[in-house]
Parts: sequence; C-alpha cells; structure tokens
Amino acid sequence: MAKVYSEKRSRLVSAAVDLAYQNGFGATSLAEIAREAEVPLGNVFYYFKTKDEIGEAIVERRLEQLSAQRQRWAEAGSPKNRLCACVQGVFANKDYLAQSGCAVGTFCSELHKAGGSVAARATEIFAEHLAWIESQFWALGKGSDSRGLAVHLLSALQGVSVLAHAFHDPALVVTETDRLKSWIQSL
Amino acid sequence: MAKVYSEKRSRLVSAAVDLAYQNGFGATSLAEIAREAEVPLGNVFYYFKTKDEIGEAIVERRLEQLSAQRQRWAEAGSPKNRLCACVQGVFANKDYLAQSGCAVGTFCSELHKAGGSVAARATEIFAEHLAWIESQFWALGKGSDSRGLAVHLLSALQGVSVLAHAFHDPALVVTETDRLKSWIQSL
DNA sequence: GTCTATACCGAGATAGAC
DNA sequence: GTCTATCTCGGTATAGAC
Repeated sequence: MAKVYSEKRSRLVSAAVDLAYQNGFGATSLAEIAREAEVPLGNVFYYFKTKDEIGEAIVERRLEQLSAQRQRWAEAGSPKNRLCACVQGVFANKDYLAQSGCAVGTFCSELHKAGGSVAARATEIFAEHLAWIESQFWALGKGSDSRGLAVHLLSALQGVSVLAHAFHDPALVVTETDRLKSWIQSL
Repeated sequence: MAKVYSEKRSRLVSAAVDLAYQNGFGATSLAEIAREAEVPLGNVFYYFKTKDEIGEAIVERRLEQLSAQRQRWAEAGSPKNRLCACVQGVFANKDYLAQSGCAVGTFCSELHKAGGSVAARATEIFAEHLAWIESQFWALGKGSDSRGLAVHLLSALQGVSVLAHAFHDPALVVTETDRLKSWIQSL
C-alpha cells in the first residue's frame, strides 16, 4: 500500500514531521529541514516541487502512524478496552503533549488558518480517527448516540492537549485521561 | 485600569486581533495590519517597537474581552447557571469557531511553538479562565475536585473548538455544548 | 540524480524629511 | 507625531554544472 520512496526523501519527511511539530509548519524553513535531514538545500526540490508538497507528505506520514496505532488498539478484547487503549495512547504521550501539543490538532489548526489545499487533507486524519472511535461506541450498542459520544471523547482528548501544551503540564493529561477511562468503563 | 491609548493604536490592535485570529499571527504581516487599520506601514513602529509587542497587545485585548464576559456571566443567579452561561457563550460563537477555531486556543498553540516571551503571557488568559471556572465548581461544593472538573469542562470546550475548526462544522459545537449543559445541571 | 550558486521576493525594521 | 523611502535579511524557488 504505502509507496516506497528513496532513503533521502524519507529522511526529509521525518525531519519535516519533527520540526513542524516542534516549531510549527510555517515557521519551519526548508533550510532547517534539509540540514536536519543532512540533505543539501537545493536537493529538496528534486523530491518536492513546493513546500506545500512537504506538508502533504507530513499528512501521509501521520495517517500511516495513526493507522498503525489503531491496529494495535484493535487487539484489545472489547470495545471498551479498545477505547481505553486509545486514551492510554494519549496518556503515554503526555510529555510530548505538554511540550508541543497534539501533533494532529496543532497541525490542523495552523493549516486551516494558513489556507491552501493541505488543510482539507489534514482534516482527514481527524475524520478517520473519529470514525474509528464512533465504530467502537457503535459496537458498544450506543446506536445513534455513537457519533456524539465520539465527538465528546475526541474533544476531551484534543482539549486537554491544548491545555497541557499551554501550561506545559503533563499532569493535566494524567487526571483527564483517568477521568475519561472511568467514564468509558461506566458506560 | 485599562490604559488609554491613541485612536490609531487602538485601530492597529483591532486589525491585528482580527487578522491574527483569521490567518495566524506569524502569517500576518505588519503591512497587512497597517493596511487594515488604514495606517501607513512606517507609522506602525511609532506605536510598537517590534512585532512581538503587537502580540502582547493582542493578549491584553483578549484579557479585557474575557474579563468583560466573565462579569456578564457572573450576573447569572447560581454557580450552575454561571457555568452554563459560559458554555452558552461558546455556543453563541459557533460560527466563528467553525471558521477559525478558538481565538485563545489557536493563538496559544501557535505562540508556544514559535517560542518567545509572548507565549507565557498568552497562557495567562487560560489561567484566568480556568481559575474562574474552578471557583464556580468550588461554589457548587465540589471542593478539591473543582480543579479537575474545571480542566474537564475547559478541555471539552477547547477540544470541540479544534474539531469544529478542522471540519468547519458549527453543528459539532451545538451537540457538545448541549451535552455539557446537561452535565453541569446533573452535578 | 545530485549539488552549488544564485535569483527573487516579501518580511521586519530603520532613517530622516516634514 | 506622522509618513515616505529604503535597508537588510532570510525565505522559497530556480538554473545549470557535474
């Protein structure tokens, strides 16, 4: 499925993913990406015609990562446990969240303000994630409430990421994910 | 309390607030702000030594706005009604949220990635807001749980703003604020 | 395919006339 | 205090040698 790209291109994408996450996509220059990936600046344009194309590559990479995570969560026995595994994934990420926020949420927010075609593509990451969460609630027998419950859960996770980022405090993630896990078990 | 500034300075701040909200602070140029405020570009530097100072002015403006809102919410009779008034404020804002996300959340996220001294100041907006929400839960008799409940409520509001922004869908705000108002009344 | 050199533009910021 | 003209730097992107 995932296309095979050259080693250098892969390094460039990895560098772009990291730098855009830490400093923002707009604030990250091609020169920085090239340096981090140990590729000469001019060479970048052999792999990507524009900076926007790098943005798209970042989205693809994130989609792959999330897809892999969902496969792991799916291994949990019950829908409740799968949802808890998802919440646990956020918990495990708490230190990064406190430092740079949610990789998907902050990226989406930035791109949608900047405008351009990558924004819509970035939203697909959320769409896939939301659909997966909804399907778990559905399996739990929540029927037509499933969508609203999925929005509620993903909202809580996104929101606490925003707060943890603003306060640089992983403890907020700890208490909120605890609360959410209890809530899931109580359903 | 609030210092009195010149008419032109005020126009510049208003323009900066709007443009930074719509397009992001980093992506907004001083030339755009000057044009929107109908002030010559060179003149901007009479009022602000650097672009960072404009960022600080944006924060001050937001702090004033939120403070005014809280005074209105405080007029509601009970703590529960005050919290609902706060949630209702988000609801009333749903179309802007769907277009550009939460003004405070997106601004904070961006500034914390960019680094610099304004970021910490921007976090104070959240800190004040969170403290106010916590005080309402305290008045409700929630004691030491108040902090966690405040984080939970503000997280939900921030999170749904992120999702509504990503999907450009105000309906998400409608369903989630409904859910939160019911939750508050059930406490 | 890979890399160097550089074009070109728009950004923030400054100088100084009025 | 106000505005025009301009400087400088760093950004994306390109041209073309190897």
